[in-house]
Amino acid sequence: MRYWLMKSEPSEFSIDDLVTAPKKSTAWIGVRNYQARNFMRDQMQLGDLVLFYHSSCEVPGIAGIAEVSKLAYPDETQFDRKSDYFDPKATRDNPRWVHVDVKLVKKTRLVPLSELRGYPKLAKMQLLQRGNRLSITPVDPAEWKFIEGIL
DNA sequence: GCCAACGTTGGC
DNA sequence: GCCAACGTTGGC
Repeated sequence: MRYWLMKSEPSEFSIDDLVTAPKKSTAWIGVRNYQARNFMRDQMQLGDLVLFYHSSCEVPGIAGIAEVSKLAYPDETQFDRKSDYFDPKATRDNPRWVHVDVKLVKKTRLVPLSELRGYPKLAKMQLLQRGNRLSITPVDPAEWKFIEGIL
């Protein structure tokens, strides 16, 4: 059982979209970064908990909690020529991109990035490290516990 | 819109 | 395998 943080641009898919989604679940399609893919493919287990993070928006920050509801499987958009996520090097026999599904646990208050930066206990959080761009990062259990406490 | 930081690509 | 050029991310 692990903890994760997953970024989404709310203009693409927000916590409210997850709240209103069928079965309150969504396929986490569109990841095109190997490290992030490998986390999903190799490490995510059913029931792993996820901080749902809003990025590239007015107030970036944690917006809710979700859980992994389906193990990694091929991302259909890599085969779709019309998709922004199309990858000409991917084949059905040898898919390059996979993703998990996540399901809402709860929407929380929006915890801004600026607030997170103020907590010494989170100083080592991967999200807060300089230059971090990775859209999926592991969250330390102690960090998770602390964040739960401030929601 | 700017730009720092990072990842990927491709020539050699 | 190196590394310059380029593209992307994401906070501000």
